[in-house]
Amino acid sequence: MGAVERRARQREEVRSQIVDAARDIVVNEGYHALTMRRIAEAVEYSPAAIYQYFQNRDAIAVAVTSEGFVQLLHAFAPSRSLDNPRARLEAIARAYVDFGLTNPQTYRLMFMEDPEITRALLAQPDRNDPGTQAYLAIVEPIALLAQQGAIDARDDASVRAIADTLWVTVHGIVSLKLTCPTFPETPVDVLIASAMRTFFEGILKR
Amino acid sequence: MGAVERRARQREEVRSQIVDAARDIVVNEGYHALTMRRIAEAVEYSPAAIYQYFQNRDAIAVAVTSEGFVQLLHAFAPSRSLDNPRARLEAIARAYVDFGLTNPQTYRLMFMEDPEITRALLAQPDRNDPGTQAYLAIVEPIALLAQQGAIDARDDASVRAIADTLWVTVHGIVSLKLTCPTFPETPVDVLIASAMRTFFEGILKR
DNA sequence: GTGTTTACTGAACGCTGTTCAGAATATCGT
DNA sequence: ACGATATTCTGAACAGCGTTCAGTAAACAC
Repeated sequence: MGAVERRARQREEVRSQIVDAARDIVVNEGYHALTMRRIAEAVEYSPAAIYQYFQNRDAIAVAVTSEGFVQLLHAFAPSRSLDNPRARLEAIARAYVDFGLTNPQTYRLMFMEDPEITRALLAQPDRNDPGTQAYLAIVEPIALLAQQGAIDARDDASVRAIADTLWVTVHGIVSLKLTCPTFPETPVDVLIASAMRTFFEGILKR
Repeated sequence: MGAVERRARQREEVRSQIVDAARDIVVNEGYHALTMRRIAEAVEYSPAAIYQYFQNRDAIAVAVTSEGFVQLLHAFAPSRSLDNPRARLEAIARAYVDFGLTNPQTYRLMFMEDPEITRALLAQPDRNDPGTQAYLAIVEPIALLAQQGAIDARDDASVRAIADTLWVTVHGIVSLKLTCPTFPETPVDVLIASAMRTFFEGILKR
């Protein structure tokens, strides 16, 4: 038999063609340029045909964004292999900012464009999704530092509070630089250096 | 005579009616709900008539956003009167987060929605606009602390770098909480307390 | 009151997301 | 191989969007 299998495979193939086309449009022209007709043209279908593969445009945007979280986790990989937890944490933070600035449109989709899109990918209780994995990559070195007594964090909530503090900092750098690259006149490398220095001076016991 | 004056006054009156209607729509339903037809309906004009008062929809959005920066500066007022520069700085930072969280749609328009809108209001060399004034309100206490020798900042750029570091932190808190209120599980009051503590521990000499 | 400038409207254009009846295609049972 | 059935795709349409423009209504100047 296998005909039903092949159909399922072809379906998946078209689905990923659609997502690929959507990603190209978003990356090159921004989310506002992501229209069903543009996608349909790229994959050589009629606009209506797309609805056989995705419920609506939002679902396609979510699929593109989902890939973004995978990419982010991927961008963390080299940093995660560093032995020293402090160096590891700083490298991850810098990789985060780097990812956001080199993938502005994807980052906007992940964290700025539409709360519904972000919620669809981060609000799930599943702890195995790439977004949560990326978050845990930040938590891990902090938990280790706390365990080593290098920072003050009695319980799990305190560790997460520090992780979230770092997260909002790096997210703030990316987010602000993406919306107004010129106004905070401090160059991004100086800004991140200042933020890293302040953060570690702030949390490390001495 | 005075007829030309009265006409100018009436024009200004209609303009502010349009901006008021636009602000209501944005605040209550979000930027996506801000359509020319909705605005026209609110001010009881035909959609085309609006174009006699604003060049296009973006110009109206900019006007609404501009009011947002005035409101932000206003929200800083009580904090700015505090004598102690450290207390003043922290109060301003907390007022910033408070403003963002209590005016989510306005804040989105100011710093997240469309880079063009933000740029139109912040990228001007004029140092008297409310946005820059609000920024200078953050810079001032830091400059004073540097002058007092409480923090390390030799030159003006270093002072601004520290100001920008604080700014990205509070912006990060607001921005992240607005797009995903649930995921960083740390409650916002705990998060800002952690961020403030880390920031001041990080910059204050001891 | 007449002429002229200003304010406004209705209709239209080309977009948008989405729906749906019907046509085309592929699969299945015999 | 062929008719029946399930699936896939299209064209046309709907309502709404920002914006433009010819033409009407109103206010002004003289």
